[in-house]
Amino acid sequence: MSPRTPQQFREIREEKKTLIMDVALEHFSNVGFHATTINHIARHAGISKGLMYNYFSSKEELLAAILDRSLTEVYNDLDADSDGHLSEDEFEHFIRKVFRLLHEKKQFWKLIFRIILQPGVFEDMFGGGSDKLTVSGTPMKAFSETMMSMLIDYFKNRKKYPGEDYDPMMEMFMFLNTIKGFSMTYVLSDDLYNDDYHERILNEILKRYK
Amino acid sequence: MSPRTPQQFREIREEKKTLIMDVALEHFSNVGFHATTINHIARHAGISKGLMYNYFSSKEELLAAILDRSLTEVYNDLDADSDGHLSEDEFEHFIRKVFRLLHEKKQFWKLIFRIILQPGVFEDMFGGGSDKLTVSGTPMKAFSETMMSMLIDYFKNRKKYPGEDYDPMMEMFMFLNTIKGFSMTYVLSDDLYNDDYHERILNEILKRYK
Amino acid sequence: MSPRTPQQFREIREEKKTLIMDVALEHFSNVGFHATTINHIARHAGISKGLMYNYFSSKEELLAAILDRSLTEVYNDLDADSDGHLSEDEFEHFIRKVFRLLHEKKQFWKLIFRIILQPGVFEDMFGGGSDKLTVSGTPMKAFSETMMSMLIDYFKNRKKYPGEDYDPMMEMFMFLNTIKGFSMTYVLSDDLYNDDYHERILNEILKRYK
Amino acid sequence: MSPRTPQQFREIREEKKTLIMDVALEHFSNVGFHATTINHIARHAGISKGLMYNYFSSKEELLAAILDRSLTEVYNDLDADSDGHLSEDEFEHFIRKVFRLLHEKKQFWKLIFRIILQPGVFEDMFGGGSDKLTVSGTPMKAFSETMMSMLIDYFKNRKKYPGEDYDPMMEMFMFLNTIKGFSMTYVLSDDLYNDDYHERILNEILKRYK
DNA sequence: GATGAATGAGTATTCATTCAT
DNA sequence: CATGAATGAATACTCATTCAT
Repeated sequence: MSPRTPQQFREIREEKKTLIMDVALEHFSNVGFHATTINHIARHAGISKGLMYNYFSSKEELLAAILDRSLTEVYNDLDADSDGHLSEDEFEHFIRKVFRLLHEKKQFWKLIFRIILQPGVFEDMFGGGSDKLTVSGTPMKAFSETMMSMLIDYFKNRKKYPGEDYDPMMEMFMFLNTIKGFSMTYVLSDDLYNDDYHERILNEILKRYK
Repeated sequence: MSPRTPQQFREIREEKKTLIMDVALEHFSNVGFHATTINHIARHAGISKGLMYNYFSSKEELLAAILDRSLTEVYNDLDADSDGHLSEDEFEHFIRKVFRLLHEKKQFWKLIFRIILQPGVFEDMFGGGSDKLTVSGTPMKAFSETMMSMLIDYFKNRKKYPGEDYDPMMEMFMFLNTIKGFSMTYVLSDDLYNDDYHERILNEILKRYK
Repeated sequence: MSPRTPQQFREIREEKKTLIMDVALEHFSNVGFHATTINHIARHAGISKGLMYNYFSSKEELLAAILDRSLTEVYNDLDADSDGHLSEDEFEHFIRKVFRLLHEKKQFWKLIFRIILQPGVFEDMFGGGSDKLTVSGTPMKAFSETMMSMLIDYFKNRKKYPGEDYDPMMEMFMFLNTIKGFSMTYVLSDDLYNDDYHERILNEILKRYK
Repeated sequence: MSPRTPQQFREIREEKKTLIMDVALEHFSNVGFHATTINHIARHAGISKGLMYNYFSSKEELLAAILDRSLTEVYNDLDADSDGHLSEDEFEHFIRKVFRLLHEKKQFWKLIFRIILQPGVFEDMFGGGSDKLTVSGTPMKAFSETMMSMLIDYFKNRKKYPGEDYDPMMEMFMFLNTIKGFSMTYVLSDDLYNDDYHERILNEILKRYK
């Protein structure tokens, strides 16, 4: 009965936004960005279409918000001690995290892969150096470069495989693409891999790149 | 005055079909399947919308035709001696072919990756074990399995890295996903990699998996 | 400023639905189902094409809605005391009703005849025993059979024309087809018959079948 | 090998025209005028689309030709002695003919009913006093009026039912509409009536109107 | 006479977005 | 804050008809 405080309003707003984003992520991942209609999202979120636009100014902005939120979660989870340097333990930790997140947030990763490969969505939105794809505000690109630097640095200092023509940058490149290839295979396979297999692959990657 | 012969008609049809498929592949790859309109295709092919439907009964059938044609080209190109066995030389040959095709048919590979990841296109068309995705009649799946068998066989018999817990199947899996990850990176990067870099990566993969 | 109540929304919906159905009936009757375009209906109803689809999911559903509504009106009008039995007075009443409805809802009857005879509309929609053609939920067929039973019953018990080979079912059949033939003639004639002639025919039928 | 004579050419033309009309009647009757495509007709007649237009200048002209041909057959069949007068025997003969034709040319009658009731076909083509609907060149209307005159004349002179308020014109009207109603019922019913029932109805009509 | 490639105007339907209430 | 009616531009697809050969 008593009027809501500004604080309460803010909380309600946040809850609604979260609800909408959750529903939208679910649909975007499974049905695709284009095939998901605002009507569907609104209906499944139990709100009106108009209200959706009260929170997000467009369908694309909604997508951007989802990506930002999810990438932030990932980033926060990955950036363990934020000292910019990876010890061997941290590297293993990093890989384990990737595998865990792949499993736990399969939905989100599916979306990411789809968005990245879907022109007219990713490129129109995030291409051309527009830096709309952010991680808590930081452009994705910067995060990406930081990660690559850390990995090059790691591979420079690790002891294993110090062959003559050993190239840390190439090692990083192979490592990332192996991860990328596996991630895609994993994310797109519907229950193809059981947990045991997932674990074995993780160990194989550790064996090769740790 | 004299009417065209059936042969002439057949030639006209073939030429126009090829033209349409070329234009469509270009657009599907760059703009995406959904974002590509029949109007666009027709306009760029210099024909009317109606004519498109004289050759392909729907937009999806057009896509299927393009995929079949392209996969046939790829398959014919990859299936060197068709003895089902890979020697070390053949393995190198195989990898070199993959890299060459990646370069020569970048457009097509871009399309393939995008289609695979775009729900409501690949899945609706080719999902559910419908085996509509064929290579000159042979279902894609069969080709895929043959390739995997050959690779497992190869890794079983090769001499390098015969570590204690060496698992040919895992080796095959790592190899394929590395290729997959790299392919994706390569195909989606607009001129990121020059020919020299492409070559260096090829050699790196040879070094690790040959 | 205050939002519309659900009640208001419902009223708006009902009004618009009625408007669209009225306009569509008019056009379907005069121009035919196929020849009537959604554009025409929308333009004449003063609304946008899109709105039509907000109320009816397809052109065919619009037709079904019109038929259901109209048949319900007719049925409610015809089913006088619903005791399933026709006295002589009721029989006369029945015929008079048919003639009156023919006159008052000429538009609708024209549509009915046209739909029934137009393959690919009636048959696709209502054929195959799908019972989509309903009168307030009751399948048309049931109503039709009830009516025929009542008429046979009536002709069994009436006193006139009790010739030797008198067959109530045949009498019913002759009666219905006479009505049918006349209805078709009446409905398709643009102002051919004035009210006086209409009345004379009614009396003639009464003379023969009452 | 020898060049065809003009006579042979004419015969070939006639045969092709007949073939096309037969195929078209079949499709128009079963699928409807709008739903029947020129492509269908051409393919089923084993000719090209272009050739169709060599014989008939439009789809509507093809329909007009079919109707003219069929009505001529009916007319020739009905007009027994062409003295413009019906004796009792001739009247019975007439009714029997109607019933026989209904049975033998059910396909055609189905088309006729559908065409008559399908606006945008009949009306656009034949409405507005354009008299495009002909019987061997004679406008349909004239034939129709002749028939009605003959019937009125017949009912004037017949002996049965000479009640006080006997009106030959009304009798004719009742007779024609009974025939019309029954024809519609018969033509639209798929095998509802067996030959025996058909015969019984014929006798009933004779009993009432002869 | 005969062919079928080519056209283009027309059709139903979808959906992100706006806005009065 | 909240609603859902209303819009309109866009899209895939159809088909009678033309015409070069």
